[in-house]
Amino acid sequence: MKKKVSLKDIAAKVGVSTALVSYVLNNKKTERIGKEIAGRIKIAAKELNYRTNQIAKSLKTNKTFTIGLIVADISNPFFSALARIIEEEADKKNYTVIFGSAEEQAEKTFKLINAFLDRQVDGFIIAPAENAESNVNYLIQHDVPFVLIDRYFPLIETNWVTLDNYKASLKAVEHLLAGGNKRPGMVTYNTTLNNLRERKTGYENALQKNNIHFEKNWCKEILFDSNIKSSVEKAIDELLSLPVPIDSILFASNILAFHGLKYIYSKGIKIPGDLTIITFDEMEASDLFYAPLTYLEQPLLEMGQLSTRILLENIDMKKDPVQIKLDATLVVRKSTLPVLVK
Amino acid sequence: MKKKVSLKDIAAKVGVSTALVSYVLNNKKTERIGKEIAGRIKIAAKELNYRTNQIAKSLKTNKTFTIGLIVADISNPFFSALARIIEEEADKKNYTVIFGSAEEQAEKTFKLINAFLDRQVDGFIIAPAENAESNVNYLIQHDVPFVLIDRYFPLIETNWVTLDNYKASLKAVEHLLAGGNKRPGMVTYNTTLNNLRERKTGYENALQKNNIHFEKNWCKEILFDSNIKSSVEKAIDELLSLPVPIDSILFASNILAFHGLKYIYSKGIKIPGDLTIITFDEMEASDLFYAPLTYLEQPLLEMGQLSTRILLENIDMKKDPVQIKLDATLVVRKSTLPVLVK
DNA sequence: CAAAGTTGTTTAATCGATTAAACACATCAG
DNA sequence: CTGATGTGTTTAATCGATTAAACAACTTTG
Repeated sequence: MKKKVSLKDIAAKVGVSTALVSYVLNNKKTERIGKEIAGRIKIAAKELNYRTNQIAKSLKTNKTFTIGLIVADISNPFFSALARIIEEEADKKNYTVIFGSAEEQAEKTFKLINAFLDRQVDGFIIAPAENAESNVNYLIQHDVPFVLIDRYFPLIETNWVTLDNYKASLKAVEHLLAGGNKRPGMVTYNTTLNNLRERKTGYENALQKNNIHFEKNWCKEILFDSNIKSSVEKAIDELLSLPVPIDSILFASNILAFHGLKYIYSKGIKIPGDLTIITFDEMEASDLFYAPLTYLEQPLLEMGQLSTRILLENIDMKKDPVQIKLDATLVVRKSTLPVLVK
Repeated sequence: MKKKVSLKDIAAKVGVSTALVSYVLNNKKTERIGKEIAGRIKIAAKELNYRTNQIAKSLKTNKTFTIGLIVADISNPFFSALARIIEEEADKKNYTVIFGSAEEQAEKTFKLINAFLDRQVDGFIIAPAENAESNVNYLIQHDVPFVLIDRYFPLIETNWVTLDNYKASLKAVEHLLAGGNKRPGMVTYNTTLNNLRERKTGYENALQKNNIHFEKNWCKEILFDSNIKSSVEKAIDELLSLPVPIDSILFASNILAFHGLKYIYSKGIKIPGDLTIITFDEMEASDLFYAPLTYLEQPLLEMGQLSTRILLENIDMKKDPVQIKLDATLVVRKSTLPVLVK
């Protein structure tokens, strides 16, 4: 790679010290610096095509203008959409984003955190994996600015931005009930991640509130690392073969809904005629389906922008932890349209 | 942020010079260094939880172990899947990836290139936008290692990894013809990007080869920055209202196919009964559709890994340009099943 | 036993910036 | 005329590593 132009080169060309060049190019001490020479320095810098070496600057200033983004999987549409928003928002403030996929593993998260810290990132945005409490505490102990996104740990007091999953689930189930459904089931993941736990709690409380006797086997939990497809199929089979089968399903994620729908469709079951469906996360895919799905839309833009802004503010100056729950939007489409005869 | 432990701290604790600490921790000059003291240094480093400051190291060694990834839009599934693969592959060699979305604009690409160069990235992987030749030449002039991915410029001799789009299109059209179709149409973008031009050329040549008279209005080009949805709908309308309408369509991308399918379905046209469909890029979404789409699958893993490896090799030592065209896999599914009565 | 070679460690320059402090010179007030 | 003030610029330390070269203390060797 070609050797780059440094302050020294400009200084030599103009015949001044590097200090002066630095002051001029950074617009510091402007009141003291000679106008004529400042002009010559600026011209020389342009002529030589000077660009400041951020590495050198970072070493001296102890600031890299870089943030680390750690998500489970950057190729997951939910996270890649967030990544784009975060990068855009960071870019506005001249920050750069480095990223890594933690694959839902606390250990990999730890590895990434350290690799990024070695690179002196100014802070982190993290979608923490299950059991990643220790990672979060590690950051707190080292006084590193960070914001959790999508998920958080109730017992750890820190910044986070997440969906109000409880409320969203409640809203979804009440929508199902309002549509005349009497026995809503749920398909979710078996995990301690609080965002998913809250989706389940929301579901249960909605039933309670509406005086519907909750049957434990109305709610199926899929193991995270199982074969999702076959687990979902099994779950659906079970839900539909209950003595009194459920009449509607809330899916806790688009991936679950995807496999579920595929299977339901393959069995010739009609939506919303035979079964009413609602899911978390947008599912554009379902638009091709004969029944576009009603879904809980996450405010990704807000989520990404807020978390970035909170992080950057904390980088500038330590603040009290901010905790934000955003509301999902219920987008009603064909899959939950009340059917006249039921 | 807490002050970090430096070589100096270890040196002070053990009572030696920082040079010695550096040698020990980097396993250099091992033959000269006292075993006992080396042990004490290692222990002290562990006790103090030392981690090397990559910024300082980079300044001295002129190497950041960072690569810049510039794509049109990181939230586009094609690119986010690539991003994940690239990050994984880079991580294996201890490289970190910083990324930016250029939004198909050469100007934004230039901005990102410079921002990343300021950060002293060791090299780039870029999916160049239309008219980004100047950016590519800029990199060549500055002798910066880089690899183009997905797209390239025929007149610029440099590293690239892309799909063999010509061959893929050819394969697709011949598959259509083999299935008994007589008048294949195409929906693509109006762009000078060579990957899409080649898809069109492949389509045209396939027709020529098979002695099918090619009608200009069998191929519809959608403007990049138009309202994709309505443009696609208009294109489909035109293709189907020709004096002798086309009997099959090759879509040049999943986005085009998505909008196309939606519209075709809304008009009650049966696939593959009334119309045969094939598309570039996987379209998992279509699995929910009554006719899973036949598609040309891009070897993303190979593409991402190869481009990363080529880049890293070039970073280590300048090599002659490598140019790779990978084959697409034709995944035959329901949308192109020959229909008996036609 | 002196010169040469080994071994173990330190010195000091360097990467490319930033920035407090020093310096040289001009101007002004008393 | 002199000390104080102001103006324009340079000096030099610093950030945290790396690394060639120097050095000191031993050990060989002829």
